Amino acid sequence: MAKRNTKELILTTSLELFNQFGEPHVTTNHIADEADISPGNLYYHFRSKDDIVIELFKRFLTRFQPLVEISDQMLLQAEDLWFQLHLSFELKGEFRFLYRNLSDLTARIPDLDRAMRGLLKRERQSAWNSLSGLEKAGVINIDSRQKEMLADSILLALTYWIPFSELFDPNGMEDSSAQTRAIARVLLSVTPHLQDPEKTQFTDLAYQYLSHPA
Amino acid sequence: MAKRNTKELILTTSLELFNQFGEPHVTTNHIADEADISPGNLYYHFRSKDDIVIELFKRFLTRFQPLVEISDQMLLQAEDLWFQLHLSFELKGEFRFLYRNLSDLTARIPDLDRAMRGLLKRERQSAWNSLSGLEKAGVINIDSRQKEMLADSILLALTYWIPFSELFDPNGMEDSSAQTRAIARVLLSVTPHLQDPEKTQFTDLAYQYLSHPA
DNA sequence: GTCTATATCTAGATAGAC
DNA sequence: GTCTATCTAGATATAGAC
Repeated sequence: MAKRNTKELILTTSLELFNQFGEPHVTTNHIADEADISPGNLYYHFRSKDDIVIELFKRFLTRFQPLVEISDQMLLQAEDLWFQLHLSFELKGEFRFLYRNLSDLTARIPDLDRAMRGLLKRERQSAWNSLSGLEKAGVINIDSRQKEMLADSILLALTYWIPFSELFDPNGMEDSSAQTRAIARVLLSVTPHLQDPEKTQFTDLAYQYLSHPA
Repeated sequence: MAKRNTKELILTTSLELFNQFGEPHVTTNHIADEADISPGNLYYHFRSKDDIVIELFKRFLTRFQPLVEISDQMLLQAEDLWFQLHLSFELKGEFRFLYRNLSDLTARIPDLDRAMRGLLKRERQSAWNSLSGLEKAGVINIDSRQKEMLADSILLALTYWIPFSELFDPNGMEDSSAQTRAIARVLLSVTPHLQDPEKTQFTDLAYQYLSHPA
């Protein structure tokens, strides 16, 4: 019991510090200090700093996995799409340090690189599936190349909205406006391809949340 | 003359290494070694490693500046837009290390942070101007909120296409296909808002380049 | 499991001769 | 301007007592 507590403590402390200061600027001493344990104790529970990052990533992955298992029949309503994006963005925000230094982390940690690439692949697939669903429902009108490029655009926005938002408002991830704007951007990248009445529905929903963030 | 040569040598060597290995993984010793000079000599020409980064960024900025001075009357033809994007993406590719570790660099180097934020602001403005131009020409049909969100989406793509491309193909910045796809993504995010015949013109151009990269 | 003390290593940066 | 030699700081990680 006590065993688990310290390990958890290290993880939650690390996550907080990584998110706040950026993973490269947080040292193991810093973590130990903040968690009120000794550096030696930290290394009793984790082999290395990278190990902490990997463990945090695993936690993220476990919770994120269900959110990217999207068939082509799940997200046909604007509200469903919004809600799914909301859940996924919320979770990414909780682990935002991962997305702030993505290139660096993947370059440094091969395990993370593999896992992240797999995740991105599945995320792209789920974006593609969502578009397919709208297509089958006769709601969207789009040729296959455009569909692929759109899925890529969505994936890009899904992957980099966090550092992008922080560029303009470094501490802005605390409130939810950055998140809301990011979701709206994704939705509004799809709406131009839609037919009415769905086009208006999706657009209005995006505007509604932009005005009154959930 | 000899003075200038060594300084330039350090800069070009640094740029190459930064682009290849990522700025955080390149040490000053590494640079000196590759440039066949001593570490001490490097520090005769530059106060610090950050100084090298800043100088490289200045060079980038000097060349990039003209490319973001875009009025609302400049880019009305698909070819013009494509060409402008091509020049700008090409240059960013030359200095891609800046865009790979953006969050880190701006967090570490206040001067770079300020300059980069200014640049992004102007880039967003120029995206907005381009859309305004199309609007005045009666080619695009878009309300003002959607226009703002679209400008943001474009800016996001303009800023993160490099690390995004590298996620899928780590050494893929050598050939131009990543760049071509990135430009096509931007163009194709605008086309759904266009009226024919421009809609078809823009779309066809994007597809054409995707099939036969310039 | 936890601590203190310390080893190791590396990177950035400086001093002083030539 | 350039070199060799070296300093310093800070970070990861380990050893060994409790």
